[in-house]
Amino acid sequence: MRAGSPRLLREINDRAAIDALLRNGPLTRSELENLIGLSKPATAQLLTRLELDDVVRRDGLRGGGRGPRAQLWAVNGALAHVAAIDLTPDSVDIAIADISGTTLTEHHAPMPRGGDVLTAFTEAVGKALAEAHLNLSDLHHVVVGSPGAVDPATGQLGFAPHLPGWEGFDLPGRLTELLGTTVTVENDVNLVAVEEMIAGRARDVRDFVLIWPVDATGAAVVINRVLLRGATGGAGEIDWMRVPDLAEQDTGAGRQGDRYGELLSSVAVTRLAKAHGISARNALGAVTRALASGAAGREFLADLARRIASGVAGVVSVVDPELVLLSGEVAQAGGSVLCELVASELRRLVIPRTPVELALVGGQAVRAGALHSALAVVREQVFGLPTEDMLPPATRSSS
Amino acid sequence: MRAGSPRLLREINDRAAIDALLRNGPLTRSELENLIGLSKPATAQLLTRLELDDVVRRDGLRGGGRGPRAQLWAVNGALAHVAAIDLTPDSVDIAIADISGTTLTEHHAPMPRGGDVLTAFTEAVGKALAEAHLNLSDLHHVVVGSPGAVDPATGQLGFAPHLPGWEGFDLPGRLTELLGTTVTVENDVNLVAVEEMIAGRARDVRDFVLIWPVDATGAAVVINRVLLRGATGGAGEIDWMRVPDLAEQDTGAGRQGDRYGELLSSVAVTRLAKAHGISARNALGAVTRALASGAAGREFLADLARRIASGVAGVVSVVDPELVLLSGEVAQAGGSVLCELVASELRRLVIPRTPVELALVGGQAVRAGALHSALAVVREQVFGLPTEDMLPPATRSSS
DNA sequence: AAATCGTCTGGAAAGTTAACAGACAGGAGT
DNA sequence: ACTCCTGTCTGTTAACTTTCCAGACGATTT
Repeated sequence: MRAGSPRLLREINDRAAIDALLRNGPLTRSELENLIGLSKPATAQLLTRLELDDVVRRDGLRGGGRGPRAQLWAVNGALAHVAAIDLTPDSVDIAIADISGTTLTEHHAPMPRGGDVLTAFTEAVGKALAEAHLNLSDLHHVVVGSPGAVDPATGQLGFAPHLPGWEGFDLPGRLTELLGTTVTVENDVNLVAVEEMIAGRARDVRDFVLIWPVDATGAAVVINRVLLRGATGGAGEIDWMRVPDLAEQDTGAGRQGDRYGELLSSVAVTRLAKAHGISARNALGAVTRALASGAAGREFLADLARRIASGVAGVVSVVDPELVLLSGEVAQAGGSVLCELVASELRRLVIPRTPVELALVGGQAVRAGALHSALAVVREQVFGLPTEDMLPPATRSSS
Repeated sequence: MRAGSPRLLREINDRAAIDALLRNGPLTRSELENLIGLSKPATAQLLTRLELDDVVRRDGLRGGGRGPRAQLWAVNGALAHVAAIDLTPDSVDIAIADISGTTLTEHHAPMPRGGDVLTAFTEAVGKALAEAHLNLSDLHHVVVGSPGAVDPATGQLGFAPHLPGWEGFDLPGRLTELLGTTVTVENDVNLVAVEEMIAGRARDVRDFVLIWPVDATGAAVVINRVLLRGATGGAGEIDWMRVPDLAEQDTGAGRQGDRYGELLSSVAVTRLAKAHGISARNALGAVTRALASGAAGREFLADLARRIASGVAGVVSVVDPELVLLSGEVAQAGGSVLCELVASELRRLVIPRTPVELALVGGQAVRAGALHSALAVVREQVFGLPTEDMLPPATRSSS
């Protein structure tokens, strides 16, 4: 802990003002006064100083009340730009935004299966930038949301079997080289959790866990409103956790249990459905069909809930969160029925009465989370704002 | 985020100075200057002001070098006092310290089995205070380390079967009434983790997990150097986690697995030892004997390590810590042999190569951890120091 | 003689309170 | 209906307070 001279006060107050402007949109000077607690002359001087530095700009006038129209002030978005990218096996979904958070362009592009994905990726970014009339050099940070996890030690993407062509090298490093800006790669489930924290069910929750069951089973762990990544980027990778099969229908798991992700793979879930007399092509179909059928469907869902709950129980025993969110295609399909079943099974397994809810955000949750993450990075770089929330892992240089 | 006037600077600088004095013992003014970065006159004025407020006091002179002897300054310990108490089924171990951290008294007293424990507790605290020539009113905060966990909603002690007489009421609330000071009750394993973080193996580790296997199986989870307690105080209560029995010797666990604490209960471990041809009265004996015997002992220890590792794997899958520490009587008895076995079994279960080490602190780790926790509380109360580390759970009022 | 301690003086940086000129809406008076 | 006054709000300027800094100076010890 270090002391400071009056200069420190400037920094603190500037940051407070920028923070308030970013959070609450354009403000008049007197509104800003109330938010940050400075006096009228100090706030006015602060604004003119920041305007000279191109940090804030005038943004219209506000009339309506008595007295003269008040000048509105906003953060100058053109100071820096970011890209947020949702990377899936088949496509990239890109958003370009400025530092104030307004999205300038959205761009969607298919990715070649097995082809030169890196080139396709770079070209897609280039197109998106062109649409926004920007160059690569205007980009200050890029966050890519993808399945799997990047090992902070090597930069290699792991846990991502569906993304061939992206594995085996220092991914953030290579992308940083290609784009000429710092690039971080973040697990997609983690980004969904970030978005739930900002605009979803977890807005007022300090500690929660977001579970993405079935298929690429994973979890995001948020503690103190900070994403937990873990020493090797593997926090929440419960896919590999060995759990007992708690389903009543025995589909052949041994005494030594099974990988959680194995029990919840699409194949295993389909097999479980079949044992209950429900045949479907994949897990999503099984769940949808089960909801439509009667008692047998109900029994299958209960068994599925038991399997899901076994892993959730492990997470709850370790972190005892305020809330468990279920997300992902299958969980959404299962709806509140499946959610309730998981909740009641969970109550049989652990002592805390942790509520289980369905995640809220849909659509482009990954990209939205990546955008907020990228904004957090540039806002820390440019303004020194301590946005510890949702920061992506330490930016790797391509050394 | 709010802005501040020059007055804020005072606060920041005062706190920085107090923090530096607390951490680095008595300092001369020029040493303090270098630590906090203030100029000579400002530091001198700061010290005389704090001296007038009785916050710091002169503490001897430092000679030896050239020039006049420099005045040494220290935080005035008499400002506030704390008690740290290690509560076990049979006894209480009390330490009284002042806010500067110097221990004034240590007091040990037996607790009546089944008798009026609260009265015995209060009397023991009174005696300890008398030895330090203090009254109850001099005590600003008390931290009690005990088995089990306090539910933050009700204040009731749970998970603590060995502590009859302490359950069924708002424990911190009652103790607060009895002592007339705020009292917090903290899980003992958590306090050991705090101590490992300050003086043990976890000094430079941000995220780690301390596992206390066998008997009252529990874990402490530290994330970002902050103890994780969980929404209901149940974080780390892996005793209740359902895991498959990974031991090669089948002692009868079903397909649906077992409670982790059940697999590692003294009885179960003794039974496992017997299956390997090692007979002993309890788990501790089994482990000690196994270390002395040959191949069979080795096999038993490997099976025990498999059981231990199954739970550790769950924790590692969820939080992916930098380090796993093994603590507790049995783990200590198992020594590096058991530790190595757990480490290698763990590597077969999870992807991260998390190192497993034996915990370092012994002796009065719980009390020491409680002391640091209590100091953190009063230092925040009195000086406003933001010691987010190791703070005990929100202090409950007895309303 | 050299270095160091403690104190003193003048000044720079940041913010606060108070006062004032101008702008605008709304109501009172004609 | 029109004018004019009043109250409120904006933005600026001036005087003062708080806090810290740089440098100088005498005193003290090796």
